Amino acid sequence: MKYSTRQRAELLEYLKANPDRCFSVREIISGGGLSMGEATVYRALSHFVDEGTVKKYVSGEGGGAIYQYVGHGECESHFHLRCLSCGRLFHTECSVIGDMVRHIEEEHGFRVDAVHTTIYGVCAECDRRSREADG
Amino acid sequence: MKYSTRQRAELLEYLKANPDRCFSVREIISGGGLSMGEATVYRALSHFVDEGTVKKYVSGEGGGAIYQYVGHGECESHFHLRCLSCGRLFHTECSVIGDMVRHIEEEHGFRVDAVHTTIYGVCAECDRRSREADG
DNA sequence: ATAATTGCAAACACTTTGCACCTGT
DNA sequence: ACAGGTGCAAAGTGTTTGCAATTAT
Repeated sequence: MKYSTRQRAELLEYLKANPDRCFSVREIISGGGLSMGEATVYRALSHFVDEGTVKKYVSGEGGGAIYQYVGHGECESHFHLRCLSCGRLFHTECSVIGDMVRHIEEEHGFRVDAVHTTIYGVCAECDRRSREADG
Repeated sequence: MKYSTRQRAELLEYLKANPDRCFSVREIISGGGLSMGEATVYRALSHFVDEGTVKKYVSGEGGGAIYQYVGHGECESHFHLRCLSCGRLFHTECSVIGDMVRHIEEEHGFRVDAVHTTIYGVCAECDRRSREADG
């Protein structure tokens, strides 16, 4: 059903090397010295996204989508915090968040989909940096 | 600084008439009998988004962005739950969510940005409907 | 008067697709 | 051998922009 090709392997390895970072298609093509056509990058990425190996974000600003290696499946159970400043993604396994999810389901009658939800904000590091800059 | 024009008034009124719904630019142009150019729709929308009167979503699928009337400012303090099935948006003022935000800030060192965060899931109504369908 | 807004069409950026060729199994 | 993948260039989307004419203040 699915062949494992040089191109896909290279691409996945490239993403996997920086599990903290997100990459736009442009970055993948120009940044990582991959030898594969643009269309192939798109096809491979959507392939990985379907598989659940890679997560795709469509952040409000800046035109294109960004992709990030997340490994398999295990991201279904926890929440993701994305820093609006540095763009890093934090995988958060937290009972308080779990409690909130349960509360929303039981009290508000809304079944939360953790996979499709990302909590946005500013991480400690960026927060400190901006405080120092502002004074 | 800002003129109030017939076009913007019409557009805002159109969105305001269905505060529960989201509209794509296509829907706005073809659906609501507005007489204004496409570019003007885009410009007006991004104007309203900057003002905070309208919220813009870029959901993973289906190409374009969708827009929804949210009124002014008051959405900064509460969370939004969006139903992945019917697309409705629920404004949720909830202490448990507030507690979670505080927890994330204090324990995880991550300052949550409620305005930019949307919790995705399935609302009670759609959940019931799909249960009935599945059996 | 003058600064902002409109409309159109052209320009853009990102993504998808058709088709012939190539590759993994 | 054959299903699936690749590359290129062309075609699609959705969105933005240049510019002259128009409108709100």
